[in-house]
Amino acid sequence: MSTTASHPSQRDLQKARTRRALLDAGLDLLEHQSLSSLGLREITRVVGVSPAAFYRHFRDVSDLGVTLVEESLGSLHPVIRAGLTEHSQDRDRIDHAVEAIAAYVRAHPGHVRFVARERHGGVAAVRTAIGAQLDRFAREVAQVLAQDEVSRDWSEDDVRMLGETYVDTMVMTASAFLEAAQGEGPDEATVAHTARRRLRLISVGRRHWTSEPDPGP
Amino acid sequence: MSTTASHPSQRDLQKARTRRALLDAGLDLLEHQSLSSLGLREITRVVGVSPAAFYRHFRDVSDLGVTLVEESLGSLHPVIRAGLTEHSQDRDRIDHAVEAIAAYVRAHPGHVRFVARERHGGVAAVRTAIGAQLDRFAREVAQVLAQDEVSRDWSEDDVRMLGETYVDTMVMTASAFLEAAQGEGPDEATVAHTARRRLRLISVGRRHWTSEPDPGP
DNA sequence: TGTACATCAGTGAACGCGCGTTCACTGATGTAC
DNA sequence: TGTACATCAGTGAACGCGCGTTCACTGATGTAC
Repeated sequence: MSTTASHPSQRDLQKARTRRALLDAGLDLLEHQSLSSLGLREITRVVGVSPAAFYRHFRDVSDLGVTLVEESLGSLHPVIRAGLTEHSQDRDRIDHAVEAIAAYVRAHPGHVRFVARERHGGVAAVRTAIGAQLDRFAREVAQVLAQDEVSRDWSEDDVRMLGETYVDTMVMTASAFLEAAQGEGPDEATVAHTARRRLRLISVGRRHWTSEPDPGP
Repeated sequence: MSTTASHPSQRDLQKARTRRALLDAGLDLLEHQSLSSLGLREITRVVGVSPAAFYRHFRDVSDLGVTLVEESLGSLHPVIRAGLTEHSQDRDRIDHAVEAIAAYVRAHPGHVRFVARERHGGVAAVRTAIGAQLDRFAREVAQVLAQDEVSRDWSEDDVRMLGETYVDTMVMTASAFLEAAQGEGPDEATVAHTARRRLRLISVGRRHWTSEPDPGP
C-alpha cells in the first residue's frame, strides 16, 4: 500500500507521523527566523531523525514551506465564506470576523506568523503560493459582497478592490493580534477595537460609494 | 580627525565610501533573500574587501540592517508632511500621494523591498526599527488629518486608527508597485488605479463617519 | 618645509564548526503463494 | 498459518564547502613640532 491510501498501513502511519513532526518542527523554528535561513539539519535535529531522512518527505526546505502555506491557508476558505454569509448586518459581520480572526490566531499562532513573514519573504515559491491563496480569498470575499444590495451597481473592478481591501485588513489584523499575544504592541482588546473601527470605516465608505471620479487604469 | 567631522579627511572619505559600498551591496543581495540569511562574507565579497573589514563599520549584519531602516524611512518624514499639507482636496491629495509613492518606488526599489520584507521578518532589531518608523508616520499623518474640518469632532483614538490605515495602505501600495516593476502582479497603471480607489474608499468612509457604535477597547 | 611618531582602515591567514547532499546499508513492515 | 521475497523509511558515515570571528600585521594618512 502506498501514498496516503484509504486503509493506511503501519508504515504509512509512521511516515505521516514523521512528516507531521518535520512540519511542526519547521514552524516552531520559524518563530525567530525566516524560511530562507531555516536549515534542514536544524529541523531533523529537533525531530530526532537523521538529516538524510528529510529527503523521504520533501525535496528541500522551500518545498516544506510551500506545504506549510497550503496548511495555513488552504483550510480557511469555507470558514470565511460561512462567516460572511451567516450574517447580513455590517455590525454583526464585523464583530464576527474580528472574533474569528482572534480565535484563529490563538489556535494557530505559528501559521499566522509564517504567512505574515513569508508573504513578502525571500523564498519565491512560498511568496507565490501565499499570493495565490490570498488572491483566492479576495475573489471569494468579493463574490459574497457583490450579492449585497449596497453594491448593486458597483463595477467588477471596484468589487475586486473591495475584496482585496478586506483581505489585506484581515491579514494585518491577524498580524496585530499575534504581536499582542507576544506582548509586542497594543493588547488584544485594543487590536480588536481598532480592527472593528477599521472595518467599519471601510463599510461606511462602501455604503456611500459613487463610482465616477477615477479615469480608469 | 575622527567620526564624520565637518572637514572630513581623506581617511574619513575613504571609510565613508567603503561603508556606503557595504550598505549598497547588502541591499542588492537582499533582492533574493531575507536579512536573516544574508552573510557577512557575501557582502564583503561583492564590495571587494576582506571579511574582517566589515567589523570596522558594523557590529554584525543585523546592525547593518538597522542602518538600512533609518536610510529607507528616515528621510521620508518631510516628504509625507509636505505632500499632505500641500493639497486640501481629497482628490488632489490622493492623486499626489499615489504618484509620490510610485516615484519613490522607482527611485529606491531596493529600500522598499527591504522594508516590506523585513517589516515582519526574522530579525527582531530590524522589525522593531521599522515598526517605530511606521508608527511615527502614522502619528504624523494623524496630526495633519486632525486639522481637517471633516474630523472636527473625531476622538483621538479614531484619528490614530485613520492615520494607521493610511500608512498601511501606503506600504501595501508601495509593495504592489514594486511587484509591478518586476512583472510579478498587475501592471503599474492598474496598481495606481486600485490604490486611488482604495484611498477614496477610506476618505468617503471618513466623510460619513459617526463615532458611536463601538463599545470601546 | 621636513621629520618623527601616532592612528587606524583594511589585510590575510587561521580556527573550529555546521551546512546540504550522496550513498550503500539495515531491518521492520507488507505481499504473494 | 507459514515461508520466501519485496519494499522502503530511516541510518550513519563521508564529502567538500563556506561560514563568522580573532589576531597580529601593514602601510597610507594625519598630527605635532
